[in-house]
Amino acid sequence: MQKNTENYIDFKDFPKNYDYQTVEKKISQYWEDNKIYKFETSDKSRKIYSVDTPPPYVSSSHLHVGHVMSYSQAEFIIRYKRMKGFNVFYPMGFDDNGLPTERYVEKKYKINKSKITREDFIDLCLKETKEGIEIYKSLWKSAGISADYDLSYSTIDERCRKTSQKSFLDLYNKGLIERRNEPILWCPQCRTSLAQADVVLEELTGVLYDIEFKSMDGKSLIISTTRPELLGGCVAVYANPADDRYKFLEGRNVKTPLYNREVPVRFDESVDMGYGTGLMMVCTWGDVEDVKKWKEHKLNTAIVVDKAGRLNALSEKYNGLSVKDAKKAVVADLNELFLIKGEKSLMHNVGVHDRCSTPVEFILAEQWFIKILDSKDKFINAGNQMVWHPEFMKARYDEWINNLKWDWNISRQRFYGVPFPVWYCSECGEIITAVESKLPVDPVTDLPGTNKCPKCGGEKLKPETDVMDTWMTSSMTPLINSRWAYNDHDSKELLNMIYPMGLRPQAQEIIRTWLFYTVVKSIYHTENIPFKDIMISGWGLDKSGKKMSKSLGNFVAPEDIIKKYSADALRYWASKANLGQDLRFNEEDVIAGRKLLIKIWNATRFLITNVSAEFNPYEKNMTELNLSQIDKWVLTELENTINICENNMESYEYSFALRTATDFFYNIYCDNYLEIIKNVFWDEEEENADRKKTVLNVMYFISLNISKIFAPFMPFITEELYLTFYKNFEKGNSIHLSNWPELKKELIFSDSAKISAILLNILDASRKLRTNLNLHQNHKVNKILIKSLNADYIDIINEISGDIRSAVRSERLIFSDKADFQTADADIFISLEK
RNA sequence: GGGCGGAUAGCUCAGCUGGUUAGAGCAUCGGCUUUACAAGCCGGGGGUCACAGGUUCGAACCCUGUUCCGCCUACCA
Repeated sequence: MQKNTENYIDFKDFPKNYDYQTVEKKISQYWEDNKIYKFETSDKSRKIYSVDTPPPYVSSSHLHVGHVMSYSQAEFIIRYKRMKGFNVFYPMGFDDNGLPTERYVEKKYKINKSKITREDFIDLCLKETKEGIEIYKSLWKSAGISADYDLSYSTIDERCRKTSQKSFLDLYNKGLIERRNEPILWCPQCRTSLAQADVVLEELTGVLYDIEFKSMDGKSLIISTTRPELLGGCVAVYANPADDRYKFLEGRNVKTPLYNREVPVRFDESVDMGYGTGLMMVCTWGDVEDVKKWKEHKLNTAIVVDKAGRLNALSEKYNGLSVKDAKKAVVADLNELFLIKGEKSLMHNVGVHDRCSTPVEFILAEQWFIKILDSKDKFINAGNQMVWHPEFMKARYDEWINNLKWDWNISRQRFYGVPFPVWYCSECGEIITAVESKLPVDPVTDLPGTNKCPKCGGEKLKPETDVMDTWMTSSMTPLINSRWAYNDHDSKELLNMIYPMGLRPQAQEIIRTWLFYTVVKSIYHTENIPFKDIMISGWGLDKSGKKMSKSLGNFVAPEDIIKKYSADALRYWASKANLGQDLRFNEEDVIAGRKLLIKIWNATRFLITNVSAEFNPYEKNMTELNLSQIDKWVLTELENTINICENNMESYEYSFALRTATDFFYNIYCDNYLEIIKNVFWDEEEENADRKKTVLNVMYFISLNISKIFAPFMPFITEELYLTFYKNFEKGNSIHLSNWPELKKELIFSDSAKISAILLNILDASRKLRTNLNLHQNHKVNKILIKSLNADYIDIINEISGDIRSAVRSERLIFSDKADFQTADADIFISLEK
């Protein structure tokens, strides 16, 4: 066998300590230089495994170990697939357009969008984005994330803008996008409209006020509300049609307090007779229920809250006050007039903007909507066609769709996002869209293909200045990656190759957004599901079980952990949570990972330093070797381990796989097999040479295969061992491109369990005896005495007496009734004689 | 309000479709150092499996109810 001189080191000088800091840097560079994780576009022989990698918000927060955890978990599977022979398409994306980035920039520079020009703001965002990407890239690389970084994209780059805009045009042409003027969810803090998915319910303590309205003839009518500040926008009072108390109000008006405005009384079954007095006020608009009644019953429109979250002139003396201040003022005034008849505090759910926690309001504005309410069935059906890991996460997807109440509003009144490819005619309002071949466009600086309105011939065209919801782009990731927006031959071919994608790994909190919207887009654009398998990871929690976040101060930086304990050790921690399960961060678990690395290093070093220059692991097949029972046992256990690990990896149960492999490695291989056979290497006699050779072959076979199983989890150390040692005997430039161990049925010896149990019971008992006798485990004894009450065992013990003597470090083995120490098998007794 | 996940040793967690005496790592205690590894090895102690019922020859596991933790979801103003 030809030695690879470049990587060859004298095996006897193999380093005693594993210097992970140096090795990980070196290996990382090696992968990059040799393009180990490159997706081979032209390779038609291998099956493709494509991954729709989550693009994290580059600027929203720094990554913590929880992020590394979820990326690693997906990566375990991806690396496994690569070793199973798939041509892996694994891009790295960076999500940097939209509100998360804008919020980050606003906070960092202490500005808001009204205090800076659009151009300067976008420049700042682009600058932060660029810096963020570099930081993220270097962290992902140091964590061993095996993406093909040549396939990277950023959601503000040209391809993503083009894809988002094409998506808009396609949906517009299909009639799935509409411009509508209707009440929309609005964040007064960010001064933009929102979609339902951007609003989360927060449980807040509020006060429920009983306020006195008056009937036209002066009767007192008590209405309970949590939002007295909206009184100026009250357009109706509602009661339940079955409520006898208020039948007399039918067809009449009532007077609102403070304003003395007349509003009609209406009836609707949705009003709960038991709540408060059974009377309810409806404003335009205080909540979803108000919007619903306003729509259904065509109520008057009396908008009182402006885009900044302040009351307007309609609220008379409260004009200009913020919603919060107005509430105080209104309550004070009502109190002065003795119009508050009661108040009690209550916990209620308030919709707040998920990026800034500001309570949302309703605003009337013209916006672009993607129609989704009509197609709920299609989306549910798509969910059923995908395989969910873990399965229970699918319920969240179904629940979200079933509860959707609004079409998807994709307009945002912001700066830093993908622009709409749209202009409007100032004369007649006609909508003019961009020509597809010109995409991406910015209507603020670019002109549409025409100078005149095609409808009225008007020459004044004004650009749409809103930008798209950030999810408008993120939802395109499978189609961004497969170059759906491009019509050239290569792009079309790529689309056919990698779409639908094989895997979507992601976090649980974005099922309602990223996952759902991606399904929407894929169904609408391609009538296909976007990916086949979905992997939902849990959260990284702090030591006490709280979700890790920068604001809580319980943030553990992955860089620090990697520096201190190595990336492999951090990934080991990440492997401990099953899919979908949250995982507490314990430094002890990382330390356990480092311990495993050191053990792997030393166990392999034991093999390496005993190998001679002529060593050739493939001189004979394993089955042609003169295997002892203990060799057969360890090989059988290895094959069983390979089998279990493979099954686990196939079903995304990476955690079980690594645990199984680790158990085998520690208990079977290191603590027993190596301990039993190691004295072969202490004996320099000629007659031992054959046995030594066999043992080395077994060790090589096991070490290599277990390293391959470890490789997806601990890619650095396994690669280092591969390049410095295994590569001298194997083909291929990386363990990560080598084949996953193939199950060899001929190495499963059916009776090895029974035979080895006898040996291990004897070894176990002898270890206990040695401890009792304060005898060193390796100290050679003169003889071991064995008594067996089971006659069947005698032959077996005779057959494996060599293994037994080797295991218990005894010169001789003698059957004797004097043996009095019972083993775990009640039929076998042993004694040791010095 | 509805739903999902979890509760097992001091800590972090395994425990598959029910089957001897419930496991691992860490921690703890005792012992062992020229022969891969002291960042090691060998051995020991430690559990009313959240609680209460039920099904069964047999329950950590299945069923019913309860408590606590986390999450998703929800128009009672």
